[in-house]
Amino acid sequence: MNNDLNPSLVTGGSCEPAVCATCAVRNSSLCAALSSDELDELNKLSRRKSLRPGQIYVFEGDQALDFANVVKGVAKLTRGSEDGRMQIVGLLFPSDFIGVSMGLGHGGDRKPEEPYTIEAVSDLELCIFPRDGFERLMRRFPALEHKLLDRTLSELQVAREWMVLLGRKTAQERVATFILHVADKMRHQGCHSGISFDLPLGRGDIADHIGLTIETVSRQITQLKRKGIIDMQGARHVVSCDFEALREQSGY
Amino acid sequence: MNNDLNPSLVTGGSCEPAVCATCAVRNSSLCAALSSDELDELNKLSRRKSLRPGQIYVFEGDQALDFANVVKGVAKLTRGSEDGRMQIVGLLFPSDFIGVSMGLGHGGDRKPEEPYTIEAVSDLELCIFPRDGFERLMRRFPALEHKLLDRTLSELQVAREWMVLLGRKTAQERVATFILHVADKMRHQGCHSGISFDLPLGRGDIADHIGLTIETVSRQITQLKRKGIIDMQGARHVVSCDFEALREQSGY
DNA sequence: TGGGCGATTTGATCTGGGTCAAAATCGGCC
DNA sequence: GGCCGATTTTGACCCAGATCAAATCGCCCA
Repeated sequence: MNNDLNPSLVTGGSCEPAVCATCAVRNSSLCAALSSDELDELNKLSRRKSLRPGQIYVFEGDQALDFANVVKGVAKLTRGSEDGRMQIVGLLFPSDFIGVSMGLGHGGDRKPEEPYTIEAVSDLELCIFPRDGFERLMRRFPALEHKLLDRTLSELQVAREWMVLLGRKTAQERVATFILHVADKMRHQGCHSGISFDLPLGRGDIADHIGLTIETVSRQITQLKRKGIIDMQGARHVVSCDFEALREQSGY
Repeated sequence: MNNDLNPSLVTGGSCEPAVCATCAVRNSSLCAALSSDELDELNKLSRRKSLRPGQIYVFEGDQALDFANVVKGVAKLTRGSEDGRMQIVGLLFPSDFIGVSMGLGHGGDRKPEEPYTIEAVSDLELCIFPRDGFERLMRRFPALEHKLLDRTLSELQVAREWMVLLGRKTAQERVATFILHVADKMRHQGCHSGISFDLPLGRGDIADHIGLTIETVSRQITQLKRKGIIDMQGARHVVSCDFEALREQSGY
């Protein structure tokens, strides 16, 4: 919680690296599993990378890329087909971990293919680690692997919730659920103490995430506004919303 | 691969427990991570349980139950809502691991709730381990946790494939994909060397798995038969199927 | 302040799959 | 072998959400 550490104090000896001491996700990403000394080792492997909205980090079908932490911004994990259909299978927020979609430990053999495309949705900042170096550290620091397991289990949980949404919910329920999810994410990000927040996705991306079309998403949002359940300024900024009512609309 | 171990040889001293030596999933479940000695420890915690088709192992909302390996049969992982809508979020086959849907390590605090119902689809046999005992062993034998991570990553992969199916595929594509998945599972189970296999689910469960209605599933299967892509005896037994054509119908 | 362009909203119409209903088939089981 | 309830198939019709088309909005920049 205390982000006031003086970087100059922590650059020498075996202390916590300066980049990490001021890193927004030091205590929420996988790195939270590491002591300052261990973090120092990991940091030596790492490099930063920035992407602008719309830039693509990996294409599905590419050789497996490096691992990475999301430090800032939002990215989407997508699968597309030739005829233009597209499904967002996950959103990546700060502290999320990237690069294990195709599993671990492909050391010897030819690297497997990335199953999904990863594209920046807003200004994105990644902290990247080479695969083999990171896997080696994971073997040395079991807490790291343990944290990854935790994280993977909760992503599985989220994916299955989304299966329920995509398989059985109505358009109205889907949109309500989506807004609740975003509000929840934003609250956990600590971005807003109040009730107002920005939708990180445009109508098209929302549609691709909840399995509808742009038009249907738009109409459903209009409905929610008419019913007084949400209030917006512009297309992206939610000024207020009645969580209780939203939950009722969301099909649990 | 050699299942001819004589149980009488392995009951004494620190050797592999007899139940395990003849266990169908000794080398494919999480247990594959353990040596005979380690397995012996785990075995001391375990008990077996059998369920008949339709019997329920856990209800969603129940307190977190024990962990378990599926030894034999098939179970479904479902979420239902009051109005009767139902979504199958996963199928459990022999060697699958049960009990981590709500995460690990809730030692001290009140046990969390199971998010899904688990129900036997065929005659089911489970090998059950108490939560705390198993978690303790996992801490002592990191290979066990590593295997669980592997397994969880591939379940996440499956769940995301299903998100694509539920979000963007047509009825025809869904049914074709489902049949391919089952055929694949059956091949990996080594249940059939040939091209013929049983569907483990009735039309209703298929519908709840791929987000359609019974009637639509039935119509689509009829279509596939008319096109000569599959051939069936009765409603459940697939006699032959043209995998190439199925793959084409499946929307990749 | 106005002009241009992409994103969003709104409207009109169409359709894939849902719903409701009935017939056919399948498995047990005596 | 024949009867019964459950499952599956088939048919007729309907509707939520898709598609196609046309405003309208919001934002950047001059």
